[in-house]
Amino acid sequence: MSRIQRIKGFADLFPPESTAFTYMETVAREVFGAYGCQEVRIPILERTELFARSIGEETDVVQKEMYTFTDRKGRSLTLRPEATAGVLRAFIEAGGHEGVTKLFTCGPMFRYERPQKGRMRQFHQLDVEVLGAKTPQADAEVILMLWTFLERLQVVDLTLEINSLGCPACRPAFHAALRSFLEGIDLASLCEDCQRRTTTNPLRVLDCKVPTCRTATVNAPRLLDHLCPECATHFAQVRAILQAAAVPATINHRLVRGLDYYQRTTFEILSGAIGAQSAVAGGGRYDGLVAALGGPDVPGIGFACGMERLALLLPPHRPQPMDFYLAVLDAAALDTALLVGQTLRRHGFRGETAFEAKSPKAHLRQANKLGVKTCLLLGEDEMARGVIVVKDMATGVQTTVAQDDLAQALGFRTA
RNA sequence: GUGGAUGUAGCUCAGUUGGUGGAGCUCCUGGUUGUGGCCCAGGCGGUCGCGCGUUCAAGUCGCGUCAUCCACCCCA
Repeated sequence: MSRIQRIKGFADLFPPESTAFTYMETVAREVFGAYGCQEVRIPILERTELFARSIGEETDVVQKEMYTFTDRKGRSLTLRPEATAGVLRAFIEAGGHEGVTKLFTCGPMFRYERPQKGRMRQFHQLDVEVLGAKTPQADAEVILMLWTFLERLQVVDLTLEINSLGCPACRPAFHAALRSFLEGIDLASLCEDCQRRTTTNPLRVLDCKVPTCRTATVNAPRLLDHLCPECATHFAQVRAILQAAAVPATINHRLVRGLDYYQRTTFEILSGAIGAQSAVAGGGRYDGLVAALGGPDVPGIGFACGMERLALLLPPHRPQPMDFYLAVLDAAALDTALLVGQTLRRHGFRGETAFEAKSPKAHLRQANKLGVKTCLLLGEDEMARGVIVVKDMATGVQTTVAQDDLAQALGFRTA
């Protein structure tokens, strides 16, 4: 029969990768929980319009990267390409919008792109959204939360870049300044994409990595020079808090990010050690987005962290060996072995019992491979006497104990 | 969507100017009658990604195709 293989860009995770994912989620719950985040679990399928309206019709994500299809009733549905839109939709639907709400979620996201290192079509994000807080302290806390999480995972050599995109009050003026600057330069000095962007989305010209575009725009106006007084103060306060908390943030004037909903503070965490897809986490403030999705006019700020990329940076995690392996030397002992294993696990031991009778040599090789502390041997002799052989794999010392006393005997060994 | 590289045993990879496919690791058995690691011996295991072509002969050359990886792009 022909084999059915997994589809492009979708990964099967086995240990140690799957273990790493569980570990990241555990630490995330601990750290984000310590800041008051509540975990939410939301659908991975939403109405397409949710993403079109939040992420932006003109973005690459919406235009060419979404898994969109019509269901049996002809509705357009989309596998979520990011988490924020769904979390906000859930927040709005749940009601109770007073005060500050801090939400955490994690799970798979889907984007139809060519896979490469650190980029899958199904990938996973850890996501935090803080709704109802507009002060710079909220921005700073969100960034600190993320930074603390990464420190806790012992991930090293990360850089934090921040910028401010301004707000609806001051961004038009910047746009105008940028537009007139772009009109003043030679179009031919820009790449094809940027030539188009000068009219469709001038901001993204700043974000282009093509060297010629970089040199052509060295003297482009800077967002930070065009902030309104409120935005400038807000940004200055965020920076001051980060500095006081000893979090090294560098300003990247070209950090504009690819989702339309961001305003004011934006940030990215980068690593030079994971290939071209260097952004490990990213986020920013999105005041106005909740209202744009039909909810109350509450401000928001959040971030997403890519788990595949983070996993590439995690220090190796060696699995904890089991406590015992129960070797069965005689087929007549298989049932007893299984029940002995059950008893041991009730006493808190971790281990496996053999499903087939084999030679002591074969079993001990297995026990050795598993790296267990203790190998138990059960054969014809032991069955007849109601005992079991306990072998310490490190010392090679063997003792014989009554089956009924086994848990207690092992307790002393592992104490 | 574009470009480059790579597809040979379960895994990592050799395979010379075309001439009946190898190594290491893994796995199994044995080296003690019921005792592991190290070592030794033997064994299991391959449609050489797939198809077409060139040739007396293709893992090796050509074309096509599929898959994977990396990069562009985009972003977490």
